Amino acid sequence: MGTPDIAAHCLEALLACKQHEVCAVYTREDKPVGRKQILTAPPVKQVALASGIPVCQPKTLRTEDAAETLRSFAPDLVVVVAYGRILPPEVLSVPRYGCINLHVSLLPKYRGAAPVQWAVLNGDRETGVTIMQLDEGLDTGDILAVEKLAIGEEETSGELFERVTQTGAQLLVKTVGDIARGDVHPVPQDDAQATLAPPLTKEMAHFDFSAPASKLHSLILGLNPWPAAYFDHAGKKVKVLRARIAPQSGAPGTVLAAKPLTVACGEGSLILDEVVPEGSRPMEGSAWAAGRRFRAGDSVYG
RNA sequence: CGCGGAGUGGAGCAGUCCGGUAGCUCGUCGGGCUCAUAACCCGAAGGUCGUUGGUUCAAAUCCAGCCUCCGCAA
Repeated sequence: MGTPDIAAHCLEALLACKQHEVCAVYTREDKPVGRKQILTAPPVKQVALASGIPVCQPKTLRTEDAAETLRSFAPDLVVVVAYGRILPPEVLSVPRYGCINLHVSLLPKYRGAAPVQWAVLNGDRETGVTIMQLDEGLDTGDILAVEKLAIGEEETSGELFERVTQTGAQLLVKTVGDIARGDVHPVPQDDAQATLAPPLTKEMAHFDFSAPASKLHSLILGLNPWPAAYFDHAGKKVKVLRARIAPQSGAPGTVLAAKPLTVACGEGSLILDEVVPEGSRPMEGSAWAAGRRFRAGDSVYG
């Protein structure tokens, strides 16, 4: 059971190892995507269809019908990766080995929808992937396997997500094999150490330069690629996709240099490497500065 | 037919309303200055103005269609 790219990769990995039979794939309903609102199948469904695996897209799992359908597949194990729903007890109890879940954080840290992004937002140097036994809570089940990953200084959420996807898929395949051999040792989570990683919102993405450069740096990397941190310039948004911390300082919001585009923050300054002005495409910060004819001392706000 | 912005030398923009010899910031190349430089000074190259058609003596500019990119909303 799963929906986005990471789930598709896990499904592919499970199929590729040829050790297990995938009897069915559950995913969310197709939904309109993009500017044209084209009805699009979730990535997992596309992989499943290509492999001739039955696909179920129930509106909810909290009905007797849904549980009955699942029972009809007689699964030994249910693997959940970013399905986007909490499974009810009637479902959890169906498979002999229960349900397991891949979560892309070092549980019990960052339970919830956006663990990778929050690790980057908080400037963490380390994250990881966890395989756990699902229970009725939100990412609260016993831990079956863990693998750690270092977070790069300039790594964005999007980049980290790709690495975590690879690592997670591998660990998942290994763990499923371990379960089949009865070689797993569940470890309860320490709830006292738990933190939450709620979904990101667009409201989080707006910033000005009054905060310390290090904070803004983490914000920019953490919100890339979505929703992308932005500031206001002459009544329009300017997204910042990538920035580095620089030592110079000045009044927050002041352009300290045009190439590379360096802007003073509350503490220190930021070099804006890649920006997206509203209505335009991604470009180098210095290119945007060239078009706006910024000179040292100008305000970035317009 | 959801709302809106944009396509102009290599990059980013101005010019379009009020048609009349292609402009700005940056980059590139050459030269100069300097112990030196990503700094500064001088000079040069580089553009069928997205595309098709229409109006006109004359279109980047006005009109119609088409292509592409992007922001918002979902």
